[in-house]
Amino acid sequence: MEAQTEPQAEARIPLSKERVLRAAVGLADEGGIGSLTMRRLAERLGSEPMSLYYHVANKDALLDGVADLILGEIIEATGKIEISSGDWKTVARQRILAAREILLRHPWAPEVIESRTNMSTSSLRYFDSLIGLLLEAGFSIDLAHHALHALGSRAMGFTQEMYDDSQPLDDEALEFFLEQVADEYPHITTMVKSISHDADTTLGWCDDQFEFEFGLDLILDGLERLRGKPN
Amino acid sequence: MEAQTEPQAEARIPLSKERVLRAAVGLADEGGIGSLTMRRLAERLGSEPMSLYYHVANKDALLDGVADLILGEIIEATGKIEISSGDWKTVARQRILAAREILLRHPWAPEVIESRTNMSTSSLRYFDSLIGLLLEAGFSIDLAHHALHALGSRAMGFTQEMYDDSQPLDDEALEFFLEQVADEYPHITTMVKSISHDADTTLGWCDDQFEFEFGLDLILDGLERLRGKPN
DNA sequence: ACCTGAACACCGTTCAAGT
DNA sequence: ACCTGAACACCGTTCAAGT
Repeated sequence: MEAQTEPQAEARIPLSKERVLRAAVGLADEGGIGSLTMRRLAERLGSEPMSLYYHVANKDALLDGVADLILGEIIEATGKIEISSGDWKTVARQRILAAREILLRHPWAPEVIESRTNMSTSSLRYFDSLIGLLLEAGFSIDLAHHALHALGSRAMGFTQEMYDDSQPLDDEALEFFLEQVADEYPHITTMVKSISHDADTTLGWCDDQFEFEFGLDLILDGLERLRGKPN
Repeated sequence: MEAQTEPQAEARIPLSKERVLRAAVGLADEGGIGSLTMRRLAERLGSEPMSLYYHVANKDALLDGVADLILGEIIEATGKIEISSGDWKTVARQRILAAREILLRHPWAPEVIESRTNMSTSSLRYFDSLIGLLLEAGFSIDLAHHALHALGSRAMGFTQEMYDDSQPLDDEALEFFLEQVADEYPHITTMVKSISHDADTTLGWCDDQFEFEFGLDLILDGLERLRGKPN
């Protein structure tokens, strides 16, 4: 009924699955997925590693929960975009870009989501609503199915980039391409040269947002063309 | 000059970067990427963990080397498909499907390739040749650049599947969808029901090869349509 | 019901040494 | 030039116990 006589009897918030998962997201947001360990998570929560195992079966289940939590954010954001607000393509586009916005705030999340072998209830809900949108727009079940595969992770707002363009391609790297290996990779050299001539390269090599939308529209337009065809 | 008098003086093959990398691939092929550890790798090579570090800077460098080795296989296979053998689309298609065939033999490889932040010389070579194909077909440099982003990992023959369909969707899971959650995920239920009615579901839920080609063609056709346009 | 301490079987890697 | 042994700083997790 009364605080102990212990020196610093901080109001000790008890653990809970919710609290554990939220702390895990926080840890990953700050230091990347590599910094999310059971031991560090416990430390952040002011408890002991083994205490986590009461709320979460093991690390794999922790990651399941974390993925589900992020997908929950996505569902909340995309749920607001109603089917009534336009043709299927603009609605799908808006939803996918909304999902992307959330994932941009959790750069480690795509990797975690991808690594889950079992679909969480959140991802089932997300895909169910996307399928509903397509069927309502007149897609055959088969075409809707192919559409999901064709979109792949893009349906949830992310792509796996094959090249790291996070830093602006400094002069050293540029020099490297233009002089050192121009004859070994002539076409890449041409491309790099061309891109670096374009406006603000200070932002980084490529405009990821533009490229994401370009690829997304390519697929959505292709699907629109197949919709209604006899199949 | 002569074998030692030691009991079992097996012809001791000396380590080399080549041998280390090949053994690493073998280990991953057999037990997945999780089973590739420095310690197990050393054991397989009949030497000690620390011996590996003479041939490879650290585990990250090992993975770089492994990715490069697989990409080398891909270059060898795709190099045979000449530009002269058809229009750009069929050539690109053939090359990409050839790359895919190799990756199907190393299911762990996409993840490793994706995780490399620095492009290996092999991937530079692969993309250089792909860009060359596009430019020669009349793509503008910008469109070729967008094409690479739109294809993403598909350019090297893989996609990241969002749902694990490796097992054939057993009766239990089917039952689950058809009865338990039909009203919670109505559209997924419809789709699953439809797919499970189709021919040989014994092969697994989805036909990955078909879906890969469907998505690939969607993108290639879209690019073909943009090619030649004023942009 | 909720949390913990000690211990185990693993990791990758440093460092100083052996041939 | 090539390899090694001992040791360190980390992991996730089992198990038996505490409140």
